[in-house]
Amino acid sequence: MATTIKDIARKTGVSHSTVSRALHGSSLISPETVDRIRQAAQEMGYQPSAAARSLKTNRTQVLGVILSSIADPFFNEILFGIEGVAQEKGYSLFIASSQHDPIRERKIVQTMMEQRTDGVIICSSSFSAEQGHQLLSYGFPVVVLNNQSADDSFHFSIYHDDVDGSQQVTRHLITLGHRRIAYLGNSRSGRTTSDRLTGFRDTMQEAGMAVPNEYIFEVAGGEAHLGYEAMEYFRRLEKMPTAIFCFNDMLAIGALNACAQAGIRVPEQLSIAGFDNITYSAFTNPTLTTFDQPKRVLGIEAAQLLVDLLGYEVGKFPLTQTIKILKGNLLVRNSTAAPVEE
Amino acid sequence: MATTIKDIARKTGVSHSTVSRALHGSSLISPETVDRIRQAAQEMGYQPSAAARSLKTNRTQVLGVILSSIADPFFNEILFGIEGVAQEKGYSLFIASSQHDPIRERKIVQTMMEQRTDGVIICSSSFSAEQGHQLLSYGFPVVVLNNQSADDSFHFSIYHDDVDGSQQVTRHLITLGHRRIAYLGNSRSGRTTSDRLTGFRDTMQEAGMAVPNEYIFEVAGGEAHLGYEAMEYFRRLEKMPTAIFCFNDMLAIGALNACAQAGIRVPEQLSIAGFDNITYSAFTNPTLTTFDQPKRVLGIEAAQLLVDLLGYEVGKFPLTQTIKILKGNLLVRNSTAAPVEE
DNA sequence: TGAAAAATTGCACACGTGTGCAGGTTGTGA
DNA sequence: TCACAACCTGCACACGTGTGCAATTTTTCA
Repeated sequence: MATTIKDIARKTGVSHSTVSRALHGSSLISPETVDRIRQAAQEMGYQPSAAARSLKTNRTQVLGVILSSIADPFFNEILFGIEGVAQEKGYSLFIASSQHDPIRERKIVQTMMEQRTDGVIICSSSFSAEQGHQLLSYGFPVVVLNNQSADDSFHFSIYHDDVDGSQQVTRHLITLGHRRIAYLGNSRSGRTTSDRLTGFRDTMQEAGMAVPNEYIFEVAGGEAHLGYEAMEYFRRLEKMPTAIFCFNDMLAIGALNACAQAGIRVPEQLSIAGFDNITYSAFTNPTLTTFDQPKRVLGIEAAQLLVDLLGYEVGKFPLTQTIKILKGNLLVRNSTAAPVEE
Repeated sequence: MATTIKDIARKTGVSHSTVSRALHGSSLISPETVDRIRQAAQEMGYQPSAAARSLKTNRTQVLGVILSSIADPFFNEILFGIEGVAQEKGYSLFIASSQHDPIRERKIVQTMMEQRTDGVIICSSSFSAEQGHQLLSYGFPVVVLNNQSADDSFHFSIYHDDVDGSQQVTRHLITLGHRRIAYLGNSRSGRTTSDRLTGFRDTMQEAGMAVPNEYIFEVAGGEAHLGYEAMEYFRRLEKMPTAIFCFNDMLAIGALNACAQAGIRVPEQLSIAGFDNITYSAFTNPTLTTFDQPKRVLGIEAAQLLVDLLGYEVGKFPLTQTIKILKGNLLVRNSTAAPVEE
């Protein structure tokens, strides 16, 4: 058994209350006693029990983080940002991934509730609104990162401005001289893909360029092999686009692979742009033009917002909705170039 | 405040002990009472307090996981394996990453101790033995995954057989007909890099092939840019190798990039092999020959071993050291081929 | 019908920590 | 020397849950 304040009390000949106060630096206890107790605690290797403390204080100093996938590099960078802030502010992380599985989601929410996490950050692209509301109704401060549902019942959100990013990418392609630009979307992603599509469509319209229906293609996910397969679709069109704007980098990477295999030269014959700027995108061949979504900053802002909320009295959050929208930067690399003259 | 068993007791007109027993399905309580209480608990949205329970039971049902980097895809796949087992066995995860920072390591160990984690899995390549021993001395069951120190004071370990993997890669290159094979190592990684070097050296020797000193090159890390820079070194040698065996995939990817830029055709002019089989290695151009370290299985085995240990009485683990060594598979892709005749 | 056995429930304490309040000790000034 | 203040410390209870044991009620059997 681990040593407790009672053990220390016995050894130093005081009551456990005195020990508790001494270790907290209460001004009620004389400096000498404090020293004596502190030293004894040190010697005995005392470590306070988080369980006992939180039972009393009603605070756990733990933040729950819900991800859709723990193996996804995109979420890991966000996690990195969250962890930094948490560490700094004295919070630990309770992490669980839903793997898009409703049963796991249920379990996760239950675990968070049982653990009495001080707050929860949801970064799961597919986390059901129902489970989220469950948390809200139990009084958990919840911050949602890149919320995918149209639902605005979550008062505290951090977003990346996907419309803006998409506009920048599209403008880049237009500026290069492209007129036949296609969009490869991910039907599994809710708001994100529609925002990116909106940005694309609006910019094209502003530029007075038509987007034929067959240039909008959606696949059911964001993995590389889907991007690969999508290329087969685009190649079969009677008029192939000269540029493809992909929902995310993994799709773009798959498309790049398909091009390499089919002998389509990128960017000479076809320009390809991704989105998100995952680590790999800097090492593709050619290196991938993409949009740098500030993943780490998103994590930092979400954690910061949650920690701020925890500063308020329990249940007395400010009523005002706080929604922060972050912008990223276009990253022009080597997979996009001016189209060749026909 | 969340509802407690006392609230339920008040509502159903029984004592809190009865509620506690009813919710645990104790045979002492009559079926009707159990039903009544269960229903009330349901209605009131009761969620037991993990803190209070673990205070009493001395079990938290939480496993601590220590990683060196939370943003590293390699560790994330391991984590994926760990999470699966944990979920299944009713454990949650407390995750912290040391970021190779001794101060953070200290904090992490302290947090694990305060949280009274039931056990700890260390997957940090650089986690100091000192901190690990700290955990051991507090009686924590500790399972170390791919332990980097020569230290054998950790009784429970899961290893990947790096020597075997390295031998397989080397044999593959030799079988292809290569005679001038170089090894690109990572000096920051302890046992792993030396094991891989050993496997390489032994196999070369068996095949009766000399390895000149300048063909063993080490860089201080495993990031892509270091692989890129290492290529400059190899290119400057008066006799360039015909194949390079890289410590890990990211170094190999960097090397591939350097080749693409320098106009060195892979695999025609130079074969490159990686190690680990991270997701991205399937999408490089050319696709990377590598060794598939069973990361997920490593995680699964580590978690399984730890959970098994927890089945024993507190402090009464089997004295026998348990070390499990897992083997992976060679993955031949397109970055390796027979060398051209000179 | 009565007594013993079985079934059901409550009392009281424990886990480790925090804290209001009362009690005790020391020092100060007249 | 006494009264009072300032300073320390301990008592006792609380947080939410689990459990041995005693108490109470119901059932069983002769």
